[in-house]
Amino acid sequence: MPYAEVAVNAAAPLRQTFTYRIPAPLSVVPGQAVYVPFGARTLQGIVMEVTEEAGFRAVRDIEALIDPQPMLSPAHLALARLLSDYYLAPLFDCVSLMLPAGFKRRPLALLRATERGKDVALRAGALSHGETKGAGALSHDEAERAGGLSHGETERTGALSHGEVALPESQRRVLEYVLERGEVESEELRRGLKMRGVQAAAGSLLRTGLIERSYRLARPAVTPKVVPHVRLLRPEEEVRAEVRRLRGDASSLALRRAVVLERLADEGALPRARARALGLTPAVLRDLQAEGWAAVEDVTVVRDPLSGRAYAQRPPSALMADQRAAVEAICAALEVRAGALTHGREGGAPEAVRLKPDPPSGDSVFLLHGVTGSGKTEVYLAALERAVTLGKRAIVLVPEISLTPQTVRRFGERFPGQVAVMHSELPLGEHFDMWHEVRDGRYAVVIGPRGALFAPQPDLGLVIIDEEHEWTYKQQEGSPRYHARRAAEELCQLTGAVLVLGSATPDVESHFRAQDGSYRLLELPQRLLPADGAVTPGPLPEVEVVDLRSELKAGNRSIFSRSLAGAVRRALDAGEQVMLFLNRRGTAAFVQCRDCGHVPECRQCAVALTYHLPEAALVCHYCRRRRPLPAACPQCGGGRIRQVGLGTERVEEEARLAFRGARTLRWDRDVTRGRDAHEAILARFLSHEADILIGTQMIAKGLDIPLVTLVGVISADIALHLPDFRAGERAFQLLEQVAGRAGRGPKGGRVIIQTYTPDHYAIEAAAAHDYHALYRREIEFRRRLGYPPFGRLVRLTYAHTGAAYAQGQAAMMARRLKVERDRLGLANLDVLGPSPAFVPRLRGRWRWNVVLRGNDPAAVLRDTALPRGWTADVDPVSLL
DNA sequence: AGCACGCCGACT
DNA sequence: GTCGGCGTGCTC
Repeated sequence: MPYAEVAVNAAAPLRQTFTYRIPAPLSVVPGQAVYVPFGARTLQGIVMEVTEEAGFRAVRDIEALIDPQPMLSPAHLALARLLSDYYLAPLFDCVSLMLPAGFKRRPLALLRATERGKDVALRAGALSHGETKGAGALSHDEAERAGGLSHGETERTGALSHGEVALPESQRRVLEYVLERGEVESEELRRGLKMRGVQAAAGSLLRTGLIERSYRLARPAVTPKVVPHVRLLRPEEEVRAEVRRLRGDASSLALRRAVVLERLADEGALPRARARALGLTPAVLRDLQAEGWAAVEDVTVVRDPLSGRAYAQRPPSALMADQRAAVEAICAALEVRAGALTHGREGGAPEAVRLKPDPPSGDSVFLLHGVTGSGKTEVYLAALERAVTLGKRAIVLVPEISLTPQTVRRFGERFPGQVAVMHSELPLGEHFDMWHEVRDGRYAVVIGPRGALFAPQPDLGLVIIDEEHEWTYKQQEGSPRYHARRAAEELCQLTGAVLVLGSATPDVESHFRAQDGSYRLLELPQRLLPADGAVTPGPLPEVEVVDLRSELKAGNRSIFSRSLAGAVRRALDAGEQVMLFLNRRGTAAFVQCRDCGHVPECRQCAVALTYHLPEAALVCHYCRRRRPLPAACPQCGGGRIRQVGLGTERVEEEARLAFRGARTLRWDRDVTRGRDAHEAILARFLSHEADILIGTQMIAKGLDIPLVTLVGVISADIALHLPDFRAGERAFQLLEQVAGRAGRGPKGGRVIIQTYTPDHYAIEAAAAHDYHALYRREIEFRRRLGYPPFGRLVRLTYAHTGAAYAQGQAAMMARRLKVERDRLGLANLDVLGPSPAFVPRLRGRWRWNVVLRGNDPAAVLRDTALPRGWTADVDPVSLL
């Protein structure tokens, strides 16, 4: 007797599967989407596994298949399980990552009046407005069962008639509303009747049998797009002859027929709308159909985000020695992997058996550390080419698709017509269609942000993660809170694909793995610059660090130091372009001494203290330690400890004042609303419509603008002192990336970093372009405090409307976890907190964090469901 | 999520 | 007493 283990779309935090019997007529395989009964409702589910035994007694039957074709491959099913376990996330959420957009359908509850309900309403005169007598009257007996012996003035509107008691006003209104509409969705009832206790009133009516409830799933949010086409039914020869015959005819009707038929002979089929534009009137069409020339039929069309964007093929450029070595290493791994799989196939091994090739992962995960401008993309392209030659397909992840149009373009140019773009911000229809096209093997390469990792790409041979250190690869809200790098490691392990992680400033954790042998390190230490149509090695831009403390002392109150202002003027005079970079968190909440640059930090957690306004106190939000804002700087005794912060508008304003005549362009969230806004701004700057580009992190990513010879960092301090243990690493990455924007053309380039803390190790490392110096500092600090990669973190957050209750629950959780830890004898587990979240109150709910730190901090949580109100973030990218 | 159930405080 | 608000447990 076959059973199915099903991941159910119950919108509940369920990490387990539910067992259903597979009824005889159904043929069910893993990966299929099914309808299953769940409580009173029917829900969608994905079959994770088919078994012969049920571990549960009262199993129910699968109701039906949603689609005969499986939605998920065995590798994706396995990946979903892994993600659910690792990230403590609901199984269906993990499965959802791999489904086409709009697959999920919300269950709806529909309310309808029963015969008795109608009868009662009629007797009560519920439908006749203005009727005062006996509104909602029903027999004493009925009222009793309805719990309708009402209390309170408002509920007693119905006058009593003989032996009858009023139906409470709230119930009367609900009954009336339902009756008027015949059938009402409970959400609509809530919106339509804006009163308290709708739910309760409906509940009472249900219990007394005056209304009844049924369930249905909401309509699918997307369906395939079908367009009526006119299609030829007769052979082309015959049609062409007819066209010639018609052309001899002088009548306009015949001519119109000829035009349409000729076009049909050329193309076989035409969208009806286009045929109409060519002169196919309904009358002519009717005739053509009647005479058997053509028929109208629905054709499913593909909605493609790249349609209308033709990329001209561009040949590969010659590779330098470092690049060639990297390509060769990756290609060797590709060939080993492809060979292993081919071998497996010869044996006729089924899909499931091919799942775990299980080689040492170190052989097939590469960390490509290449300085900015070292030609990482050419390495990716060459590796992709080889993968394609081997009959494999690939997935390329980029940090944020709209910020990396130049990267997408380069892939499109090398593989014209073979690149699919997939991301969650696509219109639903486009995502849906691309999902199906990709599943059918239409594209060699899928490119997109983190979610594109789960594209149903068959024969996956290569996954590339560009700028692997970027935080956007970690899903930070919603569920599951996965990191695409971690998920990609698992996916590649499961499918036998090769993984390439590329960055100019690798994540400290990734570099650590390359050191300990889990990854293979490939280095491109040379920057390549274009010269006479070829590329030659060139220098990294020279970096100057400006000490803002001395600017202030010299009486310069402008946001531009004398050095930066001079450099901007020189660049503008030479007809070159400038980029000014500003950190996004314009309202960062730390304080800094304007005289010596000192930033108060928590001694225990090594993070900047956060300034809290109401009580004007400095708080460490890791450990909750707080102290008053010092009046004098603890380091230099100066009296000017100030909050830090500055916005892009302000910088633009100042730039216009300081550099009269310069054309400025702002690039931030405010000016990039709407589709293609990013590309539009980029195009304007590229064509030199502006001299100075002012922006936030957005301008740090992957832009290649040859005329830019100067990059100015207005203030590096905000990045340095975010209250997070990764702040130093993060600041270095940002500075290096921003610096990489300068001097990508033949004229070379220069970077000026303004800061109050010029001797911070991250600044010094960035100024020297010395990744290894940064790495050594970071790794030592993390080893000392047990932060990743030496320990792992889980952040638990509790949210509740009651401030005290929330704090109490968080404290209780921390206590319970400590007890549990001691009971299990887990020596290596720190329970930190509870501490208030960085945003202590969000959407009316107070939030508290408990942080776990250790070898496997998720272990204490893995076997039990988190209590309601708690969310877990495994490997949080920041503890904010 | 949705639903039933059970516990406490407010009203009759 | 009874209602309802809210916390809790369950859904194959």
